[in-house]
Amino acid sequence: MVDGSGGGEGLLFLTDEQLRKGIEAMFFAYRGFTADPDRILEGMDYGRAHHRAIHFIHRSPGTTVSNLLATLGVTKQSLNRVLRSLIEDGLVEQRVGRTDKRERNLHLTAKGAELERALSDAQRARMRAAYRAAGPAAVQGFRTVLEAMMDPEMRRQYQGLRDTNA
Amino acid sequence: MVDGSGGGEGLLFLTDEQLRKGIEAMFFAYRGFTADPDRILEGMDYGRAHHRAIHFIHRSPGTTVSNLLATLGVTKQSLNRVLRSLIEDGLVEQRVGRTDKRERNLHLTAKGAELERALSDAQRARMRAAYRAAGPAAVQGFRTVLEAMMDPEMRRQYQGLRDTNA
DNA sequence: CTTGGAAAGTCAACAAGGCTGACGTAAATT
DNA sequence: AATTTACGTCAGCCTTGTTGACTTTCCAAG
Repeated sequence: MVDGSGGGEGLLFLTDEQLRKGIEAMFFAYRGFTADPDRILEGMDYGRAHHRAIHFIHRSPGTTVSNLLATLGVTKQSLNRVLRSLIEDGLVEQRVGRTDKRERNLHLTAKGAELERALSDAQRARMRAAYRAAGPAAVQGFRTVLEAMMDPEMRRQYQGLRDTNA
Repeated sequence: MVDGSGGGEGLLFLTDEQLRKGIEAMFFAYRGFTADPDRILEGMDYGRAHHRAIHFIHRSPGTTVSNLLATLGVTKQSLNRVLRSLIEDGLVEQRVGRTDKRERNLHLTAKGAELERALSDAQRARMRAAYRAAGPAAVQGFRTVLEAMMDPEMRRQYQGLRDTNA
């Protein structure tokens, strides 16, 4: 008994060693996860922050700046720097809110959608390969554990798309 | 058939929508994954880079600077900045290699081990909660998918601890 | 024994992308 | 009319990554 949990046989997957493996798996896998988009972005004037903004605007067209702020978990100033360049370069369009004119509804332009597609194609290709190699049962478990690992607020962001006020 | 794969019934988990969910799960879960250690580090003079160094020195006591460089995937200059502060503050100790005197074997001091424990306790607690909530089968799948997602070189880092030349 | 290369350390300069604090404006709400 | 909300922006700071250049120490091969 290396593990101090003292639990029954079914708890062997909760040993410190198993947990350490899980932690390192997250670390190394996240590197792979971001590698392909990063490769596309490098050279262009953009980085991972731009990718994230583009991703979530694509996911929730018409979302507001506040919504995006909550989803990304960064400050207004930080997001603004990124958003400004995307708007200047004609990848993102902002439209004055129709019900609340203080809001800015964000949309990808054709050009923005094109970059989004390139980025997500690359990222999905890796994801698809991993899913295919692991099989449907593993994928189910993968999603279950990741969801359990999120902060409750993030879990809500993940589950519901309640910011589609396009 | 929303999915264009045209495959059999067993491939429904490979739809773009499923893949998008997986991508966002990674994004949100990684935030949770780093949140607790980040909270401990903030206020101290250290950041996530210090955490990573401490983690891998703990995992492979006596590892060399080159090994650490390969594991972390950063430049020598970047690691050195981090390592220097950890050594100055007495968290990490470097011993001249006994077989190859050019090498520096890295070890945590008692003080370093103490911080390591605080950080990994926090991170493991979240991991343990997620594992427990998801169950052993899900954990198995989680690890399988993450491993499939890594770059081959990182997978080797993950699987073998071949740098324990303490 | 000399010499080439490897391991490590360091200086300088720069960039991305976080952060705080302070302020301004327009529009909604009270 | 006053307050609050949504957004934008200026200025400055920090961490952590990058390149490039150079040094010291040491191993190993000629």
